[in-house]
Amino acid sequence: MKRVTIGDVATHAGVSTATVSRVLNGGLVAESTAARVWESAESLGYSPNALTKSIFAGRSSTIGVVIRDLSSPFYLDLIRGIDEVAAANDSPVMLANTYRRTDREAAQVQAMDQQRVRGLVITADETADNHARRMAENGTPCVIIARTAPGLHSVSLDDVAAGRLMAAHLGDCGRSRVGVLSGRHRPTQVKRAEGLRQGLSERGLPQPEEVLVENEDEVDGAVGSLLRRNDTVVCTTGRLTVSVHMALTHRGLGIPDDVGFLTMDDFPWASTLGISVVTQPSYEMGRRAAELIVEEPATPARIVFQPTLIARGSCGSGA
Amino acid sequence: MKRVTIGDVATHAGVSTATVSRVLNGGLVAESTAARVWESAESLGYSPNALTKSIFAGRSSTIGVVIRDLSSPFYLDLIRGIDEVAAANDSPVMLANTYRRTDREAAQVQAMDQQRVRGLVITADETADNHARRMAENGTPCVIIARTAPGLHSVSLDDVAAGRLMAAHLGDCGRSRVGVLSGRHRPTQVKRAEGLRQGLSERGLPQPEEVLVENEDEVDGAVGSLLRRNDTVVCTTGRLTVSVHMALTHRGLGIPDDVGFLTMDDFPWASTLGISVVTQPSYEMGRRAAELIVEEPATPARIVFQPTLIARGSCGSGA
DNA sequence: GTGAAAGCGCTAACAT
DNA sequence: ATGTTAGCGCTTTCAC
Repeated sequence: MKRVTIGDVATHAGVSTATVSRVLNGGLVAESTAARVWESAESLGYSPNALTKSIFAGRSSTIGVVIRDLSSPFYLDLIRGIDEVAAANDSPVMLANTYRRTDREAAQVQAMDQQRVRGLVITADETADNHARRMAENGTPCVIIARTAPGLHSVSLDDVAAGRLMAAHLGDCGRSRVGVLSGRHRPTQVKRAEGLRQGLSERGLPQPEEVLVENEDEVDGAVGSLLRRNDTVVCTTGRLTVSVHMALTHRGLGIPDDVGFLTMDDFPWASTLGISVVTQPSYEMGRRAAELIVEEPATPARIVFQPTLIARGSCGSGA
Repeated sequence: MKRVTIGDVATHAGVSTATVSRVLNGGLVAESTAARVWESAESLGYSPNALTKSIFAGRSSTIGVVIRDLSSPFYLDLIRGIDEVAAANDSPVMLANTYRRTDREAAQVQAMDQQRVRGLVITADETADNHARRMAENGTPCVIIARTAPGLHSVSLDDVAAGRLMAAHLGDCGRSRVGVLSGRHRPTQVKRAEGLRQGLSERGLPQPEEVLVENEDEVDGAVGSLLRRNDTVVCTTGRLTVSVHMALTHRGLGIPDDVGFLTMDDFPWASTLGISVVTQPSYEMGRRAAELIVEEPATPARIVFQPTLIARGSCGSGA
């Protein structure tokens, strides 16, 4: 039950703890000694204590990731990108899901700080920013996703461009009566809607009708009201794709014949369902975020990625 | 840049480090002293070092979770259950995704061991068992999901019952020519197929035709061959649901009129698509797994959960 | 090439 | 009620 320590290995191999440490970390040791030490470590089942190691370095080698919603494909790919870079740098990744609960976000960021993570990638709203900024001031590189925040690195999407991409596609498909559904108060979605408006107006198309929802319960009603005056529904967040789609099909509407549908972020069932989307290069965004942590640039970086359209016919044919 | 330590706080407050420690951890301290210490801690921006705390306790308070596939809804709900119990016990959760790569599974388990996690929940195949068993012997409670393993706790589904549930539903819907698609070598899926065979034979229905696949590329071909002699396709793993469904619809087959479809594990789009599934109580399973870690029962526990059928019409009407 | 010893930030007896 | 002291497991000078 008592853990095997470096001291036990030292005794077993008949050397000092310093020597064992050197062997384990590749210092200057005689071949024969090293062999003996490895053997002892092996036979005693020694497993180095990463905690004590970190206490020395002042911080651990772990990269922390605080995610608002693990069930979102966007975040899943983002994480994959982070994992990839972390693995290449021998950094374990500590992932925490906050389930979109603001209080948990702040708490998780603090927990990560207390774990003395090497760096932190956060997707959270403004509440956690203060904690993150303090961490950054203490020398822990923090990368915020999908937003910018003073003093923190940021990796985000060109949201206005995403909106314009949507407008362009709608224009190509001859859709002009557009209803937009967005989450309330979310800066990214505000910008996407803004880009959409810009794009539509540049094409001489009427401005879209916009409705904001707080959570999924409100989607069905919101979609219903949009349908009164529009033939196309645009959703500015992948999170609500399922609900919006359901609101449409429940009404017996066919896509794209009865109503056009366009949303954000690709997902596994999209191709089966023939849903067109504007996607973010989430995997690459994750990689870049992790790289910022590894590279520790001196000044806050602001990295912006470009969106892509995947047309699958849910707005009709892009003649 | 230099981190604020308990010593700094002590100096600032004019007390000893012991007193600060007591204040922070709720020992016996005079009101006035405590107030002064809190104030100092606050003004210096002190953040306790969880690493050094753990080194003392011998292990950290973190619960480790190694997941083979974060993109699976089953695992997502499992994690939610774990998170819930962990949060209630003030345990941070360290999540690692292995992307179904066996080498990463073993590596991640070892990494968790080195982080001296309080306990470990694993979904991995046999390769990682040795490491986990060693951890268990060293006093770290390990819970394995969806399998049993000597010396480890286990939380799993009654897979045979799941198969029988499928058989019962197929029987109710009058489906008798059943083709089964399973992942190769996976014990859970073998048992589900076995339950299916039992259930069908008890109902006097013909035995199903079974085909095994290694990965997603093979699904389309496998489904094609099943369709030659069957009017219903059963999938024993939620992981392949998308691929199988696509293989069906790509052929222009209507569900359930041209072909019946039944699969494992519920997912967000299932209700929209009208796909019937047999589900596991994944959230509860996660809770139970985390509870085992918190409670540390002396002998390995073997917890088995029962599956449920959600009929949505993809096998026809359950007359 | 190897060991002795100091110390990382913190906690827990043991004094006072 | 508070300070002193001795470690926890490990790394890292600094001698030998």
